[in-house]
Amino acid sequence: MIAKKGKVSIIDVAKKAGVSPATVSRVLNKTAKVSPKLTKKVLSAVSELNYVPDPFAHGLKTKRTRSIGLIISDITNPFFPELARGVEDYVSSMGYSLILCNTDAKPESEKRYVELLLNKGIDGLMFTSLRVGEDFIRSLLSDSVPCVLVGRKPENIEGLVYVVTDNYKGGCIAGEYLISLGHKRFVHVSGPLDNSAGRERLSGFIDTLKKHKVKEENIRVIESDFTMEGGYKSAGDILRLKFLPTAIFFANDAMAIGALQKFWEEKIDIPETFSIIGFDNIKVSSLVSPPLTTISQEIYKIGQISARELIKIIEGEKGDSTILEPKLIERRSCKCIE
Amino acid sequence: MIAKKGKVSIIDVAKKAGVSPATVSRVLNKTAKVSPKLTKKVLSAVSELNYVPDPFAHGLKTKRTRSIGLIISDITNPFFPELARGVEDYVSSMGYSLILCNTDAKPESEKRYVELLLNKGIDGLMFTSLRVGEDFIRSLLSDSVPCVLVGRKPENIEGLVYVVTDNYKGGCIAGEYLISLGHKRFVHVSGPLDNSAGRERLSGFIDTLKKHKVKEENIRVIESDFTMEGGYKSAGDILRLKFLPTAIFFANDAMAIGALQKFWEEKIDIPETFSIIGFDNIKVSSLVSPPLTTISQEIYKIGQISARELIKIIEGEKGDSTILEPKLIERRSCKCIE
DNA sequence: CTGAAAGCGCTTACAG
DNA sequence: CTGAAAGCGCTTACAG
Repeated sequence: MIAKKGKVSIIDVAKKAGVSPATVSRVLNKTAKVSPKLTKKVLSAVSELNYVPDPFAHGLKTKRTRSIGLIISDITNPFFPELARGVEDYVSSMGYSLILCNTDAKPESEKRYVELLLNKGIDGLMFTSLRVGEDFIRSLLSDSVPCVLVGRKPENIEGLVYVVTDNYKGGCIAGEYLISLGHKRFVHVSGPLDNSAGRERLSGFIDTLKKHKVKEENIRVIESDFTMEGGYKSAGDILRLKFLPTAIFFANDAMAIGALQKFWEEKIDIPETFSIIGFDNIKVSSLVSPPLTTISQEIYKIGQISARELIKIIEGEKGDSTILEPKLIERRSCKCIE
Repeated sequence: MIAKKGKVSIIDVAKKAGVSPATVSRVLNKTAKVSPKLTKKVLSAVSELNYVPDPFAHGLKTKRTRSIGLIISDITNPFFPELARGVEDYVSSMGYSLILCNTDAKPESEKRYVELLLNKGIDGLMFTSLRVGEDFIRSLLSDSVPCVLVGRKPENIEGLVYVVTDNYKGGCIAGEYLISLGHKRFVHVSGPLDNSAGRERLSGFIDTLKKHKVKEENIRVIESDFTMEGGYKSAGDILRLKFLPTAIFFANDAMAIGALQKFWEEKIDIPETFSIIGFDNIKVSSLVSPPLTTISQEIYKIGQISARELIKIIEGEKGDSTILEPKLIERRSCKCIE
């Protein structure tokens, strides 16, 4: 039932069916018309012998592996499992496999992975960060390696397909919401600012506050790194600030959740002391307490769309970029302070 | 810099170095002694031409892909990212790649994946569930497909290497701990009982309670499924019970966390109303509130060891099974009710 | 230690 | 529509 051992080859099938190997290949790959009579013979020989084409021999001619690589920083960051699941569900439905690569957002590690994958044969690559640098991506693109960028916009790379949420708008929504609740003093714990997602959430938020005449002195920005540990640490930093905010916007849920832990340890009541809002709407956000108010991205869907576009590109079509809408999810980590 | 296009082959390298392709192959694969002189020539030709061996041609001869498949139910269940990370870190350090497969624990889906992977060429397989059935695994083993079972013991499969925590002992520890806190009435929310991990945690727990003379009527078992959703639902079931426990042992943290949410929604104080203990010590357990007391498994390490053993088997050595010790992690979801 | 040659198992012009 | 044959890019007995 399983291949791997006593290998039956295309020649065995051809003999059994009384045709040439070429004919077997043609019916299996539907790469040319074959008469119904021979088709039937071939098919029954295939199933009798339980023939499975050798992937290497096939690849040697076609140069295709039906595998794609997903490059992420860390599957342990709760944003990525949902993304990976979206990707995997789609690619597997198309007969592709997903190779998972954790780079911890280190440039060398990212580069090493990409080269490893390319050398083993991969049909396409999905990036969630661009630590390798833009030149590297450009060279991939010009070697026509199918690529898709997930969760952020490429800055300066012609022709790189991407799938994102409108991060700027998400920042605006967070700002509008906190303002509507009557808040006057704000902290933003941002993502890494070398990353467009981090930058856009920041500027959407700040622009909105300024639009509402919040003064500079009532806004603080702390740069962090999108991890739970980073969020935990930033909560400590906030408590050491002389400036006391009434509301904190974390650029993602993972950081907000890390901060929630710190506040809990310090016996600081949320939302009584600080209103907190996150970004992403990862699964656990509804499970922490208080349940986290957040700006949601459709993470699973982003994964699926990215996968769909990547496979389109692999199969020779043109990929399209897409921008999804963020949405406010009100839970209980913010309060009205009128 | 990137391969894929204008392909330079082993023949180009051979010409440039003034040797035969065989010699190039030998220095690259260290498969026979080559004189230092030629070795040097070959190496410099390789790097000048930036030669990368074709993975398909290589595989056609060697039948190896340096990829392994990890079969899990759902990467979105927070147990699996930590496991996957452990596996991936190890395999990538050995030059292997990890193919991720989410089966939702459905037998057909599991089977489909295994066959897909085998057909594309995979060097080894890691299972976290055995929904495909034992016969299937046995046939893999007899076709000498390297396999490792992770997180549970095989029931009846000769020669299947496994890596687990001592689940029975973990159940005992949970029981002893709750007893030591003075509890008298218990609910156990178990994992699926067709799974040895679920069964062993259950029996360790129950055996311990009985050893301490807890009467049957003071113990209830609710079978669930190791998911957060399942835990949430079971919390509802508990609240509808006429029987009121003082302590609840969840067979994993994901379920405990789902239950915590339900209790929070129902305004039931933990640990005041119920003491709660989980199993696994997944990352978020320390982040929920109250922080979850649990029996820890070294998930990341399990992943690493499994990967190590699998690669040993792939490379022709004998793999060893290992059993790790569970450990009590006291946090704040249990209280003493003396 | 080194090379010429066969062969891994397919696919695909080329002919008919 | 079908087959004989070349070729994909390596590896590995076989000889020397």
